[in-house]
Amino acid sequence: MAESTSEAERDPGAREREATVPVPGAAAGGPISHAIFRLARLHRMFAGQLLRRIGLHPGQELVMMHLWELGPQRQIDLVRLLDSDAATMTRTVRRLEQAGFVRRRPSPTDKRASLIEPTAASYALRREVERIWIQLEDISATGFSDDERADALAVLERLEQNLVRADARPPEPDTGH
Amino acid sequence: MAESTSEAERDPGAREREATVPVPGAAAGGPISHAIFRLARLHRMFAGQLLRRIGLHPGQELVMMHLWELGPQRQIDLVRLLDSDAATMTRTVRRLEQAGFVRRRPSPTDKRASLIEPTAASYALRREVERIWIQLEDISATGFSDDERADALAVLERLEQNLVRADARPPEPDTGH
DNA sequence: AGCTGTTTACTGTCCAGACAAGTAAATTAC
DNA sequence: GTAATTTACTTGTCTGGACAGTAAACAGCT
Repeated sequence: MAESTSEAERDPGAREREATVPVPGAAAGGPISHAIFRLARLHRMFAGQLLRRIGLHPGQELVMMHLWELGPQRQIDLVRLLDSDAATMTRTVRRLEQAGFVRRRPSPTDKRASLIEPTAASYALRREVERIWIQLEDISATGFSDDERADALAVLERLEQNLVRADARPPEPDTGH
Repeated sequence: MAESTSEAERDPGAREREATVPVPGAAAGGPISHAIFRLARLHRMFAGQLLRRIGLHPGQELVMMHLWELGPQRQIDLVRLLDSDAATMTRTVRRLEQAGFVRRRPSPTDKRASLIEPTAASYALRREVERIWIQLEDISATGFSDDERADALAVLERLEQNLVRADARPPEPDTGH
């Protein structure tokens, strides 16, 4: 069943390597899931390349955008806004703080919490970040009409909602066995 | 311009927190990009929850699926198949090796390379992994007709292709200014 | 009051993924 | 046959992300 074992070395690199999916069918698994996986990695990498020029990493720009938009927030608020994780937010905020983009101020009403606020220096980045997101959007949706953009967004959100719902629902005790 | 500065502490937690997008418009950035970001994280988390029961982490199952499907491969082949990164593949393969799911065998024709092959033990996972991917696919595309699945896939691949093309193209010396 | 349970934040420990830099083998150029 | 280049792989370092566990402050309750 593994008769193609030695093929990999007999013919290194002379394969077709068309675009991204040289595999006919079986190893592709769920095609939609696989597409989500690849799209996400590409998208993230692309965002990373754009963001690194201004000293941010993917994910950090979302925190900053919410802070610029909404003003000082507790970490837990940012976590909920971004659907993120408390541990991740602790480290992200610390790195943003070390980079000089946010400042922590103890909450006057809750000794557990601190308020995260953007620094004056950070506002110099705001236009750049917004420009990058517009660029990302334009590149992602190159060649899409307005209708197709709306359609794409609807598809993405529908997929997301399916996962949100399934996530809320516990892993289903047993399929019946 | 930051008149809503003190609002966050005056009213902690009493905000609406509807579903995932409480933000009206501005902080949402590119809606499609943002949707990709959230969908990807959710999808990954979901896959992680399913995979952890069988001792795999997201990403590893893709390596295994290709190995099961195609037989022994060099790392560079896996990198290209998955559109991945050589450094990441080195570590992923090492972890899979430590977990007992793959084995390395020096390539008989190239002293730089080794061939990665699935162990007999790994085949016990194959059905489970395939079941998980079917489950992931079903959950993601719950309520989608066949046409809608095809449409969703087309949208995802079109977005991906746009990013692939833009990535190949250098960052464009200057926008003209 | 005191006790209990929740909320907020943090740390440690995993993992993938990206980038940079380096090594050794193979290939190509001369 | 030697030098330069390319290829395959590795390691170091940084990041986000997820899970588990901790400590402190808070809130509700008897």
